[in-house]
Amino acid sequence: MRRRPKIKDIAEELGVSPATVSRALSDSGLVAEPTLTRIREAAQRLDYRPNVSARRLRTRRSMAVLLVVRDVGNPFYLEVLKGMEATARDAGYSVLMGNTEDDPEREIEYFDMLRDGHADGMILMTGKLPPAIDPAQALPVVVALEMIENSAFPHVQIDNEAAAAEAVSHLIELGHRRIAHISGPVPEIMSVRRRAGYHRALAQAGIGVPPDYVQRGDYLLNSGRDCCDRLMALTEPPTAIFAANDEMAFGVIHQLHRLGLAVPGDVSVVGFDDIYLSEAFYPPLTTISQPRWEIGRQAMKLLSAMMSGEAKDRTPIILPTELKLRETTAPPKRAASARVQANGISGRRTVPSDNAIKE
Amino acid sequence: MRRRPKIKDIAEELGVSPATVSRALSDSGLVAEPTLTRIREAAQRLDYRPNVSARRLRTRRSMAVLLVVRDVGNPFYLEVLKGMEATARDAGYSVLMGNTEDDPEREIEYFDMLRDGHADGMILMTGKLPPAIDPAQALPVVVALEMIENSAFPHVQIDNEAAAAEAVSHLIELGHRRIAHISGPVPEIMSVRRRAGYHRALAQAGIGVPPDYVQRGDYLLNSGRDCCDRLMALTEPPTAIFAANDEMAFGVIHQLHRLGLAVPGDVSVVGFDDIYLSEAFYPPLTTISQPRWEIGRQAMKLLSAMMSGEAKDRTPIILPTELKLRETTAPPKRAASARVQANGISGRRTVPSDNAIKE
DNA sequence: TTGAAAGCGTTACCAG
DNA sequence: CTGGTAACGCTTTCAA
Repeated sequence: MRRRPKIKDIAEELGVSPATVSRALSDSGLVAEPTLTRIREAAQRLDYRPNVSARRLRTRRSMAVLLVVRDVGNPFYLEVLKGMEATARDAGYSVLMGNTEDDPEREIEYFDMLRDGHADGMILMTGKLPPAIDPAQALPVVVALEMIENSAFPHVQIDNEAAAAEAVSHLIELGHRRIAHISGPVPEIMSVRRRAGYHRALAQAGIGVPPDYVQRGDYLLNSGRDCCDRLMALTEPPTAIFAANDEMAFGVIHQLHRLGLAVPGDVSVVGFDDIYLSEAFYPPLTTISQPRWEIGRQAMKLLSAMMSGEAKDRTPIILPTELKLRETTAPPKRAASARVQANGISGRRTVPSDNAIKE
Repeated sequence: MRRRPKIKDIAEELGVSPATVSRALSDSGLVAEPTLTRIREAAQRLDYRPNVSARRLRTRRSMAVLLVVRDVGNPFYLEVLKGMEATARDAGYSVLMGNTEDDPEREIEYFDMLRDGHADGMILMTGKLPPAIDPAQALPVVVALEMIENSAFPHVQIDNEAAAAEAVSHLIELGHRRIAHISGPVPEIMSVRRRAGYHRALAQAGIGVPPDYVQRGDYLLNSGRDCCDRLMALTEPPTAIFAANDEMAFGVIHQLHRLGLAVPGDVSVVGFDDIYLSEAFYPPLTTISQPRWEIGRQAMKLLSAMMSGEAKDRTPIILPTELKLRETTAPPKRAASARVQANGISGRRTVPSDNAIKE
């Protein structure tokens, strides 16, 4: 049982200097041919492996990147992380995972890890910066998926507002006029954007929005369910619901089923994100698909460039989304009013004349 | 803009030795009170942060663990990883992610990373070892979820066979006799175990299994769909299907719907794993639930102990599973009418026959 | 093209 | 309890 060989061992064995061994092993192209091969063979034979800590200390680079998400348990990140991992790997970086649980303290810790040399760069997939962090710092940091306003970090993202508008426009084109929205936890920026897209599409079509038609969720299943309940209890329940993410959309669909309502027969539903298996749901969910793998790849590419000291272009990279037409959307029922009566929660049936009617 | 302070800077500023500073900062309890506070304050004031690479080189520990899965993109791992991450974090370890894509080469790379000091320990969630790896090595490695036979590594897992048997027994108790199985990619060990549980439960009940009743899948959605097709095309199609994982179960349910069959009205379905949102499916999936977070926690605890050089008990840790009774299982059709009556109010266990979806 | 030697920033040993 | 100092294993000037 021998001790792990180091460069010095190879050097002594071959009667060359450690410097030469180091050079030979790092393909610096500075070692002449007879020596080069001998060193390589010796390294192979001795089963030499460089000590990463020593190398890191000397080169002051860790060749690692830190990927920080707000919740590792959320499947939404999977494809993104996968794209990042593959790209990092190709560039020779190993991947450290960070999980903030939406705790600013923990986010600070990850910034500290970056400073401390645990990683050479970081990709942030969290929505905002703790106050303690100066957003203007020129750190090797890329923001993906989310947005951190007024920060100097480059962003890789989608146009949430436009995508949301597209989803809602689809419902409008199908003939829906009573379209509700279940938003994310506004005023979080992404939620605000998606909600803005909802409003924009309706405004452009000249369709009014009763205030109760926008319910605030939290991106989780149960909030979809609860918001759905509130929506369907309205005197004029919507014929279509645009949920700010797929998980809430599932909650909605689930609850509609419980209420004895068919999807999309009675109510159409559109989600956002196109998460794993959303295609496998019954019915398959119509939703906005993000190019997640590509977002991951581009973010990592960008970070790679920054870590190599290349010029970083501040302008955000906006990747295209796609509306996946599946089976939870259909034209509204013509006999809708009859159903509303049958549903009748409150006795009064006033139709708000300034709302919900196309001019 | 100053250079990052190092221990020596603090030492000089205070007129003490670097050794003392190091001791003070690492809570060794070897520094007396006047000095201790002074050093801490100075460190604070100078915003000192230790250089991890130097520390690692010197201590020969990385304080990092490596988590290796076969596919980071699989949501199945999420809770497990989360449990590991939290536990690692509590113990002061950072988390490196490894992704093998079922490539033995890559698995070797991760073993190399371990040897090279990227991490102090590794948790393997892959099913088998590349031939190049000696399974008898006394490495700080824990196997979780999967099984690596004849290896010296401790395991944290569930009893796949017993759990599968429980799932199938449930179907038998409901009155099913024609029970099919969609297995994973046998002869992979986990798939074999689950299949064995299926056979055991049926054998114990004295129920025979036509050879066509066991179809080999690959744990993916589409294979569930395809196997379902083959199963339902048999002259005597099953009245219940036990899929070796949830994803295939979803494929099955989806396909049954397409075939115009109700779940569980016409065919009962049971899955395995209880993945994220499987509760949100419609109908909610009856499945075997693994204590994933706990598996993660225990595996990391075990690894922690091994990394601290504590005695490692070879005996596998077997964690309990739970059969989650949800809404995809019911008595076979013959007895269906009785059930509907008994079920009374909550007769929502059947799928609405709104095949209008398929236009 | 190669070698000698100086660090990289810590920690740990050995004295005092 | 504290200080001096030698590693840890590697890369990278600077000379030859």
